[in-house]
Amino acid sequence: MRRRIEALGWLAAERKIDILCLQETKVVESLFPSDEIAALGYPHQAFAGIKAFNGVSILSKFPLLNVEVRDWCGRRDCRHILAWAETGTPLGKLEVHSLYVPAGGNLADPVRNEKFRHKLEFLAEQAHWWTARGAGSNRVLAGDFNIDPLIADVRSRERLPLTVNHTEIEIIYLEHLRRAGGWIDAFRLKHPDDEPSFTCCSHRAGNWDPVGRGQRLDHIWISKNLKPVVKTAEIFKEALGWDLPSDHAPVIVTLDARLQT
DNA sequence: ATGGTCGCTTGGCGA
Repeated sequence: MRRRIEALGWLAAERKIDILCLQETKVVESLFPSDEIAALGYPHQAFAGIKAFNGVSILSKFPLLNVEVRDWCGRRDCRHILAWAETGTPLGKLEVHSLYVPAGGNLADPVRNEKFRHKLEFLAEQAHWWTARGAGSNRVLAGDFNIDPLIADVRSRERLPLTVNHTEIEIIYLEHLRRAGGWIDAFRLKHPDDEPSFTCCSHRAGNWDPVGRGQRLDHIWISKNLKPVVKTAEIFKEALGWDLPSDHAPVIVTLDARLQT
């Protein structure tokens, strides 16, 4: 993320984001660029990182309380951080989670590919945890889930049924997680299921086309009580055209307490 | 169709 501070500033300026959830920050806590990020308007920060890989963060204009870093699959690999954001609005406190699901490697075989096995175990442990936690309100789960749940979330699903991120077993495991937490996909709440929607294109693809290609790997899920207050949900593709872009476009959801009935 | 380019780090891994 240290390579993306400038882009973060443009995003903050153009869209006035209140709470940012980042994944794959690739920076250990002692090197986290707190001062630069505070200068962009995010003095409240929760972050967890290891050297070079993974790493998650929540950046907020609102105070963050009860920051918690959770380990999964017996690994301290910094894929999940949560905190309560005190919004100071009629919405009150939001329980915000930033999640980075393992990518799963190339081969969609949990026996022969340890990375894929880890991905499935991660999703299963998450589902178990959310079930044990029980129903909740004012929850937001945002992250790189590394899965395309719907046909329209990937280009040419029919040509890629055996490819990691699109396989049936991953989608089933993610659906279990979704049900366990009582989550609603905020993006699809505002967009038809068959609308092709992508957040991510590989840097390896050369002259990749962020509009016509890619995958929807990045998601913002909300608890049921927030459903009426979702005002907009979008994939901010403009950011992919900036200098030194991330290979993931920001997903932006706006909540408006005035919509509450 | 099994490459390609990045970022983090300095040889090579993970995406």
